[in-house]
Amino acid sequence: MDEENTTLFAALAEPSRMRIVSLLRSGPLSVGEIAERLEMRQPQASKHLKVLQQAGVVEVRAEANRRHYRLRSEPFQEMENWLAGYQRLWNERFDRLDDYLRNEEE
Amino acid sequence: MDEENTTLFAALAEPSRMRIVSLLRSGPLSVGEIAERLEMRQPQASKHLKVLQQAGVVEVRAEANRRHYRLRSEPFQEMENWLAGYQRLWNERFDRLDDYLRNEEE
DNA sequence: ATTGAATATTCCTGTAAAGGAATATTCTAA
DNA sequence: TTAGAATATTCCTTTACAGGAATATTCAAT
Repeated sequence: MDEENTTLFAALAEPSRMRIVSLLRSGPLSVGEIAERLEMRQPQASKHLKVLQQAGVVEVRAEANRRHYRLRSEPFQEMENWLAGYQRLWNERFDRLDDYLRNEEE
Repeated sequence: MDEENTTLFAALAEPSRMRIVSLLRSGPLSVGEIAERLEMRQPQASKHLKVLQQAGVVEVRAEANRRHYRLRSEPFQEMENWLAGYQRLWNERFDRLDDYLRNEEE
Protein backbone atom coordinates (compact mmCIF):
# COMPACT_ATOMS: atom_id res chain seq x y z
CA MET A 1 0.00 0.00 0.00
CA ASP A 2 1.44 3.35 -0.86
CA GLU A 3 1.93 5.89 1.81
CA GLU A 4 -1.62 7.11 1.73
CA ASN A 5 -3.39 4.12 0.19
CA THR A 6 -4.70 6.20 -2.66
CA THR A 7 -3.51 3.89 -5.42
CA LEU A 8 -5.48 0.98 -4.01
CA PHE A 9 -8.60 3.03 -3.48
CA ALA A 10 -8.35 4.53 -6.95
CA ALA A 11 -8.17 1.08 -8.46
CA LEU A 12 -11.31 0.03 -6.61
CA ALA A 13 -13.16 3.26 -7.31
CA GLU A 14 -13.97 2.31 -10.88
CA PRO A 15 -17.22 0.32 -11.20
CA SER A 16 -15.95 -2.04 -13.89
CA ARG A 17 -12.88 -2.83 -11.86
CA MET A 18 -14.95 -3.38 -8.76
CA ARG A 19 -16.99 -5.89 -10.67
CA ILE A 20 -13.85 -7.68 -11.79
CA VAL A 21 -12.59 -7.86 -8.23
CA SER A 22 -15.90 -9.18 -7.03
CA LEU A 23 -15.98 -11.76 -9.78
CA LEU A 24 -12.49 -13.00 -8.96
CA ARG A 25 -13.55 -13.83 -5.42
CA SER A 26 -14.67 -17.22 -6.66
CA GLY A 27 -11.27 -18.00 -8.15
CA PRO A 28 -8.83 -17.15 -10.95
CA LEU A 29 -10.20 -16.47 -14.41
CA SER A 30 -8.76 -15.76 -17.83
CA VAL A 31 -9.18 -12.41 -19.52
CA GLY A 32 -11.68 -13.84 -21.95
CA GLU A 33 -13.80 -15.35 -19.21
CA ILE A 34 -13.82 -12.11 -17.30
CA ALA A 35 -14.81 -10.12 -20.35
CA GLU A 36 -17.55 -12.59 -21.21
CA ARG A 37 -19.08 -12.83 -17.77
CA LEU A 38 -19.07 -9.11 -17.24
CA GLU A 39 -20.18 -8.33 -20.77
CA MET A 40 -17.32 -6.01 -21.49
CA ARG A 41 -14.98 -5.99 -24.46
CA GLN A 42 -11.69 -7.77 -24.16
CA PRO A 43 -9.49 -4.69 -24.53
CA GLN A 44 -11.34 -2.97 -21.69
CA ALA A 45 -10.92 -6.02 -19.53
CA SER A 46 -7.19 -6.10 -20.25
CA LYS A 47 -6.86 -2.43 -19.47
CA HIS A 48 -8.68 -2.68 -16.18
CA LEU A 49 -6.71 -5.76 -15.22
CA LYS A 50 -3.52 -3.87 -15.86
CA VAL A 51 -4.58 -1.13 -13.48
CA LEU A 52 -5.55 -3.69 -10.87
CA GLN A 53 -2.26 -5.45 -11.29
CA GLN A 54 -0.25 -2.27 -10.91
CA ALA A 55 -2.20 -1.53 -7.75
CA GLY A 56 -1.28 -4.97 -6.47
CA VAL A 57 -4.86 -6.16 -6.30
CA VAL A 58 -4.34 -8.88 -8.84
CA GLU A 59 -1.59 -11.15 -10.11
CA VAL A 60 -1.20 -13.13 -13.32
CA ARG A 61 -0.23 -16.65 -14.14
CA ALA A 62 0.52 -17.33 -17.78
CA GLU A 63 -0.56 -20.63 -19.19
CA ALA A 64 -0.26 -21.28 -22.92
CA ASN A 65 -1.62 -18.20 -24.53
CA ARG A 66 -4.05 -17.59 -21.71
CA ARG A 67 -3.45 -15.46 -18.69
CA HIS A 68 -5.19 -16.26 -15.46
CA TYR A 69 -5.78 -13.39 -13.11
CA ARG A 70 -6.33 -13.93 -9.43
CA LEU A 71 -6.81 -11.76 -6.39
CA ARG A 72 -3.90 -11.11 -4.10
CA SER A 73 -4.62 -11.11 -0.41
CA GLU A 74 -2.15 -8.41 0.57
CA PRO A 75 -4.15 -5.32 -0.38
CA PHE A 76 -7.14 -6.59 1.54
CA GLN A 77 -5.04 -7.31 4.57
CA GLU A 78 -3.49 -3.88 4.31
CA MET A 79 -6.92 -2.37 4.13
CA GLU A 80 -7.81 -4.21 7.32
CA ASN A 81 -4.76 -2.74 8.97
CA TRP A 82 -5.64 0.69 7.74
CA LEU A 83 -9.18 0.33 9.03
CA ALA A 84 -7.84 -0.69 12.41
CA GLY A 85 -6.71 2.89 12.87
CA TYR A 86 -10.34 3.95 12.70
CA GLN A 87 -11.92 1.31 14.90
CA ARG A 88 -12.24 3.60 17.85
CA LEU A 89 -14.69 5.66 15.85
CA TRP A 90 -17.47 3.30 16.81
CA ASN A 91 -16.30 2.60 20.31
CA GLU A 92 -18.31 5.61 21.46
CA ARG A 93 -15.36 7.19 23.16
CA PHE A 94 -15.03 9.63 20.32
CA ASP A 95 -18.70 10.58 20.40
CA ARG A 96 -18.64 11.06 24.13
CA LEU A 97 -15.66 13.33 23.98
CA ASP A 98 -17.46 15.46 21.45
CA ASP A 99 -20.62 15.57 23.56
CA TYR A 100 -18.51 16.62 26.50
CA LEU A 101 -16.95 19.49 24.59
CA ARG A 102 -20.33 20.49 23.26
CA ASN A 103 -21.71 20.83 26.77
CA GLU A 104 -18.72 22.78 27.97
CA GLU A 105 -19.29 25.38 25.32
CA GLU A 106 -22.78 26.29 26.55
CA MET B 1 -22.43 2.34 0.78
CA ASP B 2 -23.69 2.32 -2.79
CA GLU B 3 -24.22 -0.89 -4.58
CA GLU B 4 -20.62 -1.31 -5.57
CA ASN B 5 -18.90 0.89 -3.00
CA THR B 6 -17.34 2.99 -5.69
CA THR B 7 -18.46 6.34 -4.28
CA LEU B 8 -16.72 5.69 -0.99
CA PHE B 9 -13.54 4.47 -2.64
CA ALA B 10 -13.52 7.38 -5.04
CA ALA B 11 -13.76 9.79 -2.14
CA LEU B 12 -10.78 8.17 -0.46
CA ALA B 13 -8.76 7.87 -3.64
CA GLU B 14 -7.77 11.50 -3.66
CA PRO B 15 -4.60 12.22 -1.66
CA SER B 16 -5.78 15.50 -0.19
CA ARG B 17 -9.01 13.91 0.96
CA MET B 18 -7.16 11.00 2.44
CA ARG B 19 -5.09 13.45 4.46
CA ILE B 20 -8.24 15.16 5.68
CA VAL B 21 -9.72 11.85 6.77
CA SER B 22 -6.54 10.91 8.54
CA LEU B 23 -6.42 14.27 10.28
CA LEU B 24 -10.00 13.97 11.49
CA ARG B 25 -9.20 10.77 13.31
CA SER B 26 -8.14 12.85 16.30
CA GLY B 27 -11.47 14.65 16.44
CA PRO B 28 -13.69 17.22 14.71
CA LEU B 29 -12.10 20.28 13.20
CA SER B 30 -13.27 23.43 11.48
CA VAL B 31 -12.60 24.11 7.83
CA GLY B 32 -10.01 26.72 8.68
CA GLU B 33 -8.15 24.40 11.00
CA ILE B 34 -8.11 21.67 8.41
CA ALA B 35 -6.84 24.00 5.73
CA GLU B 36 -4.17 25.37 8.00
CA ARG B 37 -2.86 22.06 9.28
CA LEU B 38 -2.76 20.50 5.84
CA GLU B 39 -1.40 23.63 4.19
CA MET B 40 -4.11 23.81 1.60
CA ARG B 41 -6.26 26.76 0.65
CA GLN B 42 -9.64 27.12 2.26
CA PRO B 43 -11.69 26.72 -0.95
CA GLN B 44 -9.95 23.44 -1.71
CA ALA B 45 -10.63 22.23 1.80
CA SER B 46 -14.30 23.13 1.47
CA LYS B 47 -14.54 21.37 -1.86
CA HIS B 48 -12.92 18.21 -0.61
CA LEU B 49 -15.09 18.23 2.50
CA LYS B 50 -18.15 18.49 0.32
CA VAL B 51 -17.12 15.39 -1.59
CA LEU B 52 -16.41 13.54 1.64
CA GLN B 53 -19.75 14.61 3.03
CA GLN B 54 -21.65 13.44 -0.03
CA ALA B 55 -19.87 10.12 0.23
CA GLY B 56 -21.01 9.89 3.84
CA VAL B 57 -17.49 9.91 5.22
CA VAL B 58 -17.95 13.12 7.13
CA GLU B 59 -20.71 15.10 8.77
CA VAL B 60 -20.98 18.77 9.77
CA ARG B 61 -22.03 20.57 12.87
CA ALA B 62 -22.59 24.29 12.49
CA GLU B 63 -21.57 26.54 15.32
CA ALA B 64 -21.67 30.29 14.85
CA ASN B 65 -20.03 30.87 11.52
CA ARG B 66 -17.78 27.87 11.89
CA ARG B 67 -18.48 24.42 10.65
CA HIS B 68 -17.00 21.48 12.43
CA TYR B 69 -16.45 18.40 10.35
CA ARG B 70 -16.16 14.98 11.92
CA LEU B 71 -15.77 11.45 10.69
CA ARG B 72 -18.79 9.21 10.52
CA SER B 73 -18.29 5.62 11.57
CA GLU B 74 -20.70 4.04 9.09
CA PRO B 75 -18.51 4.00 5.99
CA PHE B 76 -15.71 2.37 7.91
CA GLN B 77 -18.02 -0.24 9.31
CA GLU B 78 -19.41 -0.86 5.86
CA MET B 79 -15.91 -1.27 4.56
CA GLU B 80 -15.30 -3.85 7.24
CA ASN B 81 -18.37 -5.72 6.11
CA TRP B 82 -17.26 -5.52 2.53
CA LEU B 83 -13.81 -6.81 3.43
CA ALA B 84 -15.38 -9.72 5.26
CA GLY B 85 -16.37 -11.09 1.88
CA TYR B 86 -12.68 -11.38 1.03
CA GLN B 87 -11.36 -12.83 4.25
CA ARG B 88 -11.14 -16.32 2.89
CA LEU B 89 -8.46 -15.09 0.49
CA TRP B 90 -5.84 -15.49 3.18
CA ASN B 91 -7.25 -18.60 4.76
CA GLU B 92 -5.19 -20.66 2.30
CA ARG B 93 -8.19 -22.58 1.05
CA PHE B 94 -8.18 -20.53 -2.09
CA ASP B 95 -4.46 -21.06 -2.71
CA ARG B 96 -4.75 -24.77 -2.16
CA LEU B 97 -7.56 -25.07 -4.63
CA ASP B 98 -5.45 -23.33 -7.19
CA ASP B 99 -2.44 -25.53 -6.49
CA TYR B 100 -4.65 -28.56 -6.89
CA LEU B 101 -5.88 -27.40 -10.27
CA ARG B 102 -2.36 -26.54 -11.33
CA ASN B 103 -1.16 -30.10 -10.60
CA GLU B 104 -4.08 -31.68 -12.36
CA GLU B 105 -3.11 -29.91 -15.54
CA GLU B 106 0.39 -31.41 -15.76
C1' DA C 1 -27.09 48.59 9.01
C1' DT C 2 -22.26 47.68 8.51
C1' DT C 3 -18.08 45.28 9.01
C1' DG C 4 -15.22 41.38 9.22
C1' DA C 5 -14.38 36.47 9.81
C1' DA C 6 -15.41 31.87 8.24
C1' DT C 7 -17.03 29.16 4.74
C1' DA C 8 -19.11 27.97 0.23
C1' DT C 9 -19.55 28.52 -4.67
C1' DT C 10 -18.50 29.73 -9.35
C1' DC C 11 -15.70 30.09 -13.37
C1' DC C 12 -11.78 28.83 -15.76
C1' DT C 13 -8.13 25.80 -17.29
C1' DG C 14 -5.32 21.76 -17.48
C1' DT C 15 -4.96 16.96 -17.00
C1' DA C 16 -5.96 12.17 -16.18
C1' DA C 17 -8.52 8.52 -17.39
C1' DA C 18 -12.31 5.65 -19.58
C1' DG C 19 -14.41 3.66 -23.73
C1' DG C 20 -14.30 2.44 -28.78
C1' DA C 21 -11.98 0.80 -32.72
C1' DA C 22 -8.14 -0.85 -34.77
C1' DT C 23 -3.87 -3.06 -34.54
C1' DA C 24 0.11 -5.41 -32.49
C1' DT C 25 1.91 -9.21 -29.86
C1' DT C 26 2.35 -13.86 -28.17
C1' DC C 27 1.67 -18.48 -28.09
C1' DT C 28 -0.08 -23.14 -29.89
C1' DA C 29 -0.93 -26.33 -33.23
C1' DA C 30 -0.38 -28.21 -37.39
C1' DT D 1 6.37 -21.18 -41.06
C1' DT D 2 1.74 -20.16 -41.31
C1' DA D 3 -2.91 -19.70 -39.15
C1' DG D 4 -5.66 -18.68 -35.56
C1' DA D 5 -6.84 -17.83 -30.71
C1' DA D 6 -5.98 -15.08 -26.64
C1' DT D 7 -4.33 -11.02 -24.94
C1' DA D 8 -2.07 -6.43 -24.94
C1' DT D 9 -1.35 -1.90 -26.82
C1' DT D 10 -2.08 2.30 -29.37
C1' DC D 11 -4.69 6.14 -30.98
C1' DC D 12 -8.58 8.98 -30.65
C1' DT D 13 -12.27 11.38 -28.41
C1' DT D 14 -14.93 12.65 -24.55
C1' DT D 15 -15.71 13.43 -19.89
C1' DA D 16 -14.71 14.04 -14.94
C1' DC D 17 -12.29 16.30 -11.80
C1' DA D 18 -8.55 18.91 -9.28
C1' DG D 19 -6.45 23.44 -8.44
C1' DG D 20 -6.35 28.63 -8.70
C1' DA D 21 -8.52 32.96 -8.37
C1' DA D 22 -12.30 35.54 -7.57
C1' DT D 23 -16.67 36.15 -5.60
C1' DA D 24 -20.81 35.01 -2.94
C1' DT D 25 -22.86 33.71 1.37
C1' DT D 26 -23.56 33.46 6.27
C1' DC D 27 -23.14 34.76 10.82
C1' DA D 28 -21.66 37.58 15.06
C1' DA D 29 -20.52 41.76 16.96
C1' DT D 30 -20.90 46.48 17.19
